Amino acid sequence: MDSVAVENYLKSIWELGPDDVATQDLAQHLNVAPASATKMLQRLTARGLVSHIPYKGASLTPEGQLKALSVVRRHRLLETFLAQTLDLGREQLHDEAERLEHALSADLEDAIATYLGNPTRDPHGHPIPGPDGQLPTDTDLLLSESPLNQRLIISQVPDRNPEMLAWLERNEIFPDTQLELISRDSFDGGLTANLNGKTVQIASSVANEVHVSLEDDS
Amino acid sequence: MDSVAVENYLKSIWELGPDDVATQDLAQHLNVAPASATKMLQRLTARGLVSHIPYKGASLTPEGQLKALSVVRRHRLLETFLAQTLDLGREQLHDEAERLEHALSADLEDAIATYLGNPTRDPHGHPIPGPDGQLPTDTDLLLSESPLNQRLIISQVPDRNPEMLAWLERNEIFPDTQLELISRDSFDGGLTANLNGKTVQIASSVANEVHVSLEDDS
DNA sequence: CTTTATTTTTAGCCAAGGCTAAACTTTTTA
DNA sequence: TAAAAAGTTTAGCCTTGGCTAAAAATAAAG
Repeated sequence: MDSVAVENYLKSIWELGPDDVATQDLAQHLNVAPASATKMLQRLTARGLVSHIPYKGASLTPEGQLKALSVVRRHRLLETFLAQTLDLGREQLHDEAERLEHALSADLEDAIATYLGNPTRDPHGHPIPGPDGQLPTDTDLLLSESPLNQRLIISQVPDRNPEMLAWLERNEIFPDTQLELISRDSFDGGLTANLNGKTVQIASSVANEVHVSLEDDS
Repeated sequence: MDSVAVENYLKSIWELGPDDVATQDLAQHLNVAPASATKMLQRLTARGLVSHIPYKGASLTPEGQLKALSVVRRHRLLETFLAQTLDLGREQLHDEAERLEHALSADLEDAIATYLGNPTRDPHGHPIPGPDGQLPTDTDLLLSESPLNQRLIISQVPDRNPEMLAWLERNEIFPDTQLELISRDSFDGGLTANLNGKTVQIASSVANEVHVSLEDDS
């Protein structure tokens, strides 16, 4: 069994990838000192889960990626399960799943997946990897790169940014919300959108974290 | 935050208590070497959670007991929650809760308790400590010490013995089952009972793990 | 193209929680 | 009550996963 620390490193490398991940970025993402990250990368490389080229960066081996996706799967299943049974705030879901994901047995993972009907998206709209690490091909666009004057459907919102999530919540922007872009500020990338009749200003920092689809892929 | 190891030591001491717990018993219960247990008992004593008298045994301080009961509460709430939502086998519940109990935040604990309507018993019939460690006064009797020829109601079955649990399950002995003792073997303590019209032989090893109540305390 | 700044790694330290082997108590037995 | 057995603790070692400070490599700036 992999330790909590190992699982978190693998997950972080996956989240920051798929390009080579810089030691500093990884360390920051995990709230550890860069030297700690270096040491762990060496251990993970020795175990064949990571390929780390000194001074260049680190990436997951196929085996490492499988394990990372397993953690992501557990995380997203848990978010979905908790959301469905307990209705907690969207922001809380992430933190709780973050802790529980490391304590979920394969059996319980299966039981939860079955109970939920093998969902392919979590409450934030993020795709849930299959039991063997398959990720559905994702045709979503970033809101910041979406065309104007066209019906868009929110497909994914971030899950690790409480402030942004709260703002989105306040403006009723979550998966399945419909909207249409009206204009894009060519200077800072800010967007003006029409959302249920209301006009909303969306900062580019937000638009870079929100995904949309053109079609209703239910 | 206490580590998983610390929480497990405290819980084990509570389960083996309230008398002084022998180092060896504790070590065996936790599957560690006796020397490891000694070292941990010293650490816990230094932290004020345990009072350990060398060569005599260890017991929980009030603070340690509070923490132990908090773990027990989380464990039993989780068993109840999982039983209610996922219907897993009774035997599986224990193992899953054993892992998850250490990853449950206070918030999620509250949410689960509220969702379940603040239950006072888990699916095995074990009392669930309150948020401040209160345990309901328990008037249950051991089946091995119960009177003959009287209507008894199963109140508690063990949760950490898969074989015994399977046997009980097969004979339809679980919380709320009614039965009546017909005779007790004076030599080995074995019991003959009447259960839904059927006659069952109950070994004393089993009768020592099963609790019953005389009245229906619903 | 050299100097400075940034990033990364190495070296050495620490605490937690395991282990085994040896020493020491306590209990049991002869 | 002395010797043997059983239980407990101490001593010393190991791995994991952190840390800081110093050294080394890479990137940026002059």
